[in-house]
Amino acid sequence: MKNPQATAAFSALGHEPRLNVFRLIVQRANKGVTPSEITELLGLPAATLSFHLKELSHAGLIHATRDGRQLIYRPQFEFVDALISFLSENCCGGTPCGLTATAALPKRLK
Amino acid sequence: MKNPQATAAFSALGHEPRLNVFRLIVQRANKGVTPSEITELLGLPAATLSFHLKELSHAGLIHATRDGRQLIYRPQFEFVDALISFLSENCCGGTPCGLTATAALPKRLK
DNA sequence: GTAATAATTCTATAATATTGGAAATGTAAT
DNA sequence: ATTACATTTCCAATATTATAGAATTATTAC
Repeated sequence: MKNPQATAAFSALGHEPRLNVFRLIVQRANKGVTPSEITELLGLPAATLSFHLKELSHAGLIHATRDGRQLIYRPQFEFVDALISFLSENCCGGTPCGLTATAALPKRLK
Repeated sequence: MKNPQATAAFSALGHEPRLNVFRLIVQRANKGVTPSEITELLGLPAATLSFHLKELSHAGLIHATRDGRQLIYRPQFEFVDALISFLSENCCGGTPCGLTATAALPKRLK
């Protein structure tokens, strides 16, 4: 993960309605969730929601598949994991310091 | 962690120079790092750097202690951990799905 | 092929954040 | 107390991002 990529992702998450959208998508990762459902649940105007979904998609945090005339959004977990790791990369100069998140992470989060 | 708090933190990280500042602080978490050093290393004007440090502090991501006339910045790891957890909270509706980051996290990251 | 539904793109406006020079504050040394 | 140094605050110009109505595209049903 490079800085500009991470920046875009954090920036996408750094907005209240959009973070709500993302978390909803994470929480319904199994079935996936459509824009109509999100509109219903969060009450955002369609155009506004679409704008935010595009932001999250472009950042790499979610992706959509089409089912008929609906789009189904799901999280892009590999990317989210990479993003989290990026944050604590080289923490404490690599020296174990009891605070190195990466040291404690299981393989799928490294 | 509540949504507005998380939003503020992600927003703080969603900016290239500021993310660089934060990562530098994480990497030097042991000794801590002063604004002068950051200026030296990243080449930001003092006023600009100060603005970004304030953003990161207000968001709860870092904190400073004073040593003589220098300030020493360090990460606020407990907060960072909480922030990371927040992202995947209630992932997949709580159902184990092989993608639930929280399920795999060690206690200090829960 | 016409109508209906789902979602997106277009667009202008409004709101918010970033930048950095100059001035101010806090701390320490002489 | 005067000087020097570290950092912050002030401020106004600039740049970036969000909002949502209207128009458009994509897909399906009749």
